[in-house]
Amino acid sequence: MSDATFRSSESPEMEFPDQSSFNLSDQFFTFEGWLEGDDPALISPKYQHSQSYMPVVEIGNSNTRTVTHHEGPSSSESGRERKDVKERFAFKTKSEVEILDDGYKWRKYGKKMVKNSPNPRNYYKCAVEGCSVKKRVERDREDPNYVITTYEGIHNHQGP
DNA sequence: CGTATTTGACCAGCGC
DNA sequence: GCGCTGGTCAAATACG
Repeated sequence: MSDATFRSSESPEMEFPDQSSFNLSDQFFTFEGWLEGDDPALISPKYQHSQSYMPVVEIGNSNTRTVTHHEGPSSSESGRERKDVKERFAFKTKSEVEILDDGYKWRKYGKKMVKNSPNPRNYYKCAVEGCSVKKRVERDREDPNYVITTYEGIHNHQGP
């Protein structure tokens, strides 16, 4: 996509082609393009080795909080700005299973039905004590074959 | 028996 | 001010 080459502090030479396939934890994924995000390496170290990032779609609803990247410092003059902007990283995966093993232990804490979509939305939280990383898994409204995953926050611990 | 998951209820923010 | 939507909690349950 626009930025096929994402720079990571851990893997500087990590590059993502516009389209590729790979295998991760018995799951098959297909990279389609980038959407947004900060440092993918912070989300899941396991992904660094497999180059398994495939942000594709914007999952934020129009009437919901806008899922955006980091706002520029100069944009603060507009007034409306979240002081606590948590890192969000959303991507869409073509998978039949929603429980994608990314190396971390997740504990489901909620399920909600999304309006204008028959698909439920699952809320997960990192089971590691002291780690407040949350994960949101939801199926694509029009493409049930796709699973939209949104990571929120940064892991306090290094490894899974 | 211990732990993770489930599911409804509860709460808060925003829109109207 | 009320209602809706989204997010979280927590008791009960299922499961190993």
